[in-house]
Amino acid sequence: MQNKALRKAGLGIGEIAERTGLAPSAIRFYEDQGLITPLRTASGQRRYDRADIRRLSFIKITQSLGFSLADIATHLAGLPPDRPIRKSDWSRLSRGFRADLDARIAALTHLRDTLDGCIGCGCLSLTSCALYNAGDKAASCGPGPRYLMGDRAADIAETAPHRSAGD
Amino acid sequence: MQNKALRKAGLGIGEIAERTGLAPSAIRFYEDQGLITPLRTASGQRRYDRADIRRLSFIKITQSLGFSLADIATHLAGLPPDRPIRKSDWSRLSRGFRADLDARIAALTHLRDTLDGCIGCGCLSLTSCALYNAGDKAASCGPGPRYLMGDRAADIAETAPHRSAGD
DNA sequence: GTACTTTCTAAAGCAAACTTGAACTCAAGG
DNA sequence: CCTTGAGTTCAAGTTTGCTTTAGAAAGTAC
Repeated sequence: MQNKALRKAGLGIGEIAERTGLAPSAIRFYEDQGLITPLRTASGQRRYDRADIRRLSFIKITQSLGFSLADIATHLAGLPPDRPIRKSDWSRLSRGFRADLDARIAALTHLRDTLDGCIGCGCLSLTSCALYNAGDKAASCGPGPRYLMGDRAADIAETAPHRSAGD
Repeated sequence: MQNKALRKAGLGIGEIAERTGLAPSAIRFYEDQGLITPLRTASGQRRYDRADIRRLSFIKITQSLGFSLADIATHLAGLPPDRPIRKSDWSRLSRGFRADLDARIAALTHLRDTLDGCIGCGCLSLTSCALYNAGDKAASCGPGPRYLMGDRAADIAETAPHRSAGD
């Protein structure tokens, strides 16, 4: 009887959805975005194997770390196309994300510390506030409130605090 | 001649746009969102005063720290409606954001450290990975890959790593 | 007074990451 | 066989944060 799980042909979309905690619609969407490519039955239904649970979980994790699907897709594209994916493959991927993560944490921490300083020193009076410069820099370095203060925006927000890197 | 700046009636939208580094369209949008409410001339043109530069800069800064306009609007709503806004008002506001920021940094750092551990320990093999639990938790605690691993999701990702708090 | 620039409003468009709905097909069970 | 539930595709809707466009009115310059 082997229940619902037809292990001959892999998992159906409902099944893998339940196991990963993702909605079927989300999984189909990921497929559209090239993040995962399941097999199809003769009648066109998607069939996933157990390795895909790991793949989808990895997507969830990295996404929760703040990466865009496009980012993730790029990274996943580095996985070997046909060979079964090993633990070492996932580790290599993780390391890539970690670097990015470090940068984001550093940027955020820097901004927070600057905000700290600003609260203490009262520079919210807008005379020479590093934060204003940071905000300015975040706005793609166009004309900003820069001329109202100093001009040392360059050393702040070199890495964007969120969204994709090329903001 | 006093140039373009008609200081009798305050700044026009083009002027304040230039000074803050924001596009006029963005400023109008902020107005729609209730973040700023300029006066109007008899003919309907917006007039800003110098204090609004600070307000807009503050919006830019907090936004660059990762807060949504809705968040910012809520905070700004705490400012005194009629009385001119003091430095102490801005400081109080900043402190509010700082707490949130601390939480976000802590969450992100925690996730990064966990990722670190996962790279080292090879738990990406999906047997008892805290990160998978974290990802699971992030997906609103529904059925996830949780049963494939342990079940200590509760202590992770208590605070969301990004997006608005109630994710 | 004529030309040029700015501003106005309202509406549409964009990108990300999905969800929802419509209209159907397929597979399993009684 | 027939119903039900799950799956399929494609299109459109949602949210956030704006930009762009269109057409009109107002302000500025000579």
